[in-house]
Amino acid sequence: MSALEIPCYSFTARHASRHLAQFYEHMIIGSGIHIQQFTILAIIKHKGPLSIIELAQALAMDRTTLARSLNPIERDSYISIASSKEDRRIRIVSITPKGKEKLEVAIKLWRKAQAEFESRFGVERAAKLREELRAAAEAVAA
Amino acid sequence: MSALEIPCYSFTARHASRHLAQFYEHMIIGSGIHIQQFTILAIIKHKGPLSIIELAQALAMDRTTLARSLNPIERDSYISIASSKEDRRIRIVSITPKGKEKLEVAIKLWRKAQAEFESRFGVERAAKLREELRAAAEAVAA
DNA sequence: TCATATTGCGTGCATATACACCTATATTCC
DNA sequence: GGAATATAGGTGTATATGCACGCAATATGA
Repeated sequence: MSALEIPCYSFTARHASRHLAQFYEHMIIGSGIHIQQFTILAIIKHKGPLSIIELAQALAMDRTTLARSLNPIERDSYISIASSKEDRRIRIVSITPKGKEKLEVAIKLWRKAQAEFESRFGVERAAKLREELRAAAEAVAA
Repeated sequence: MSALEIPCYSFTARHASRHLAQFYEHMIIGSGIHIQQFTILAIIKHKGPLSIIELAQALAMDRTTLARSLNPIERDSYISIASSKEDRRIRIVSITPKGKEKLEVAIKLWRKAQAEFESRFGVERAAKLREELRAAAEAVAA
């Protein structure tokens, strides 16, 4: 039994996720940010300033996981976090000019990674896989 | 743009992996081990005692990641690790009787998780997705 | 108004992930 | 045999992941 024969859907998804992440990491390493950080920056830029919870929902990830992921990109001044004046419990996350610049660089490399994966795997096939991954995540959603 | 519309293949895979892992974790929580630990124990039992590198290859994961993942299950005496007498660099990983008992319990719960996912997602569709995930990981392999 | 419930968020803990670098042992080749 | 090389594996560091728990601020309802 090779690794590829392990029938567990969780293992197979984890395995593919690890390897895809490594592939993307290596492709965008020149930008100086990680693929996960790239995604977070892209969402913040696209959806504008938003709270931790809103951002977590937009990324479909755990609030506490996201909060910790924000630390390095806040440290590097790619985002800024400020308390809301209407509701002082809420912390508003914004992308900085420096973050936008970084994102511009990363997005070029990310596009190459996307194109390279599609080239290797097939455009139609990749789109289909993405749809099925979304559906699978949906199927197990709490 | 909702999270499900992020077109990055790495993000989509990571997203599905996270949610599938959570689904499986909750399903096998009664066994007291994690889904990743379950997979490692299953492989060791199936392939017999083997070195760190062999085990890493069988799981298609990084050697150093695996090494750290072994710590908790060695601490809990589900596996034992001994140096090889032929080559003292090599450390041989074996499953213990306690580990086999734990695996027996976990495998029942894992089967329910597998069946539940297949029930929700479709047996044929799940098998197809698994194949495509394997192919995608293969496509980006170094 | 004030006690209670809800909400937004941070932190402690444990596990997962992998790169860079190191040590120890074994092998190779002269 | 001994130097050079290759191999097995551990560790430091940084990020990722999420559960349990706690705190502070807001909302709610009698």
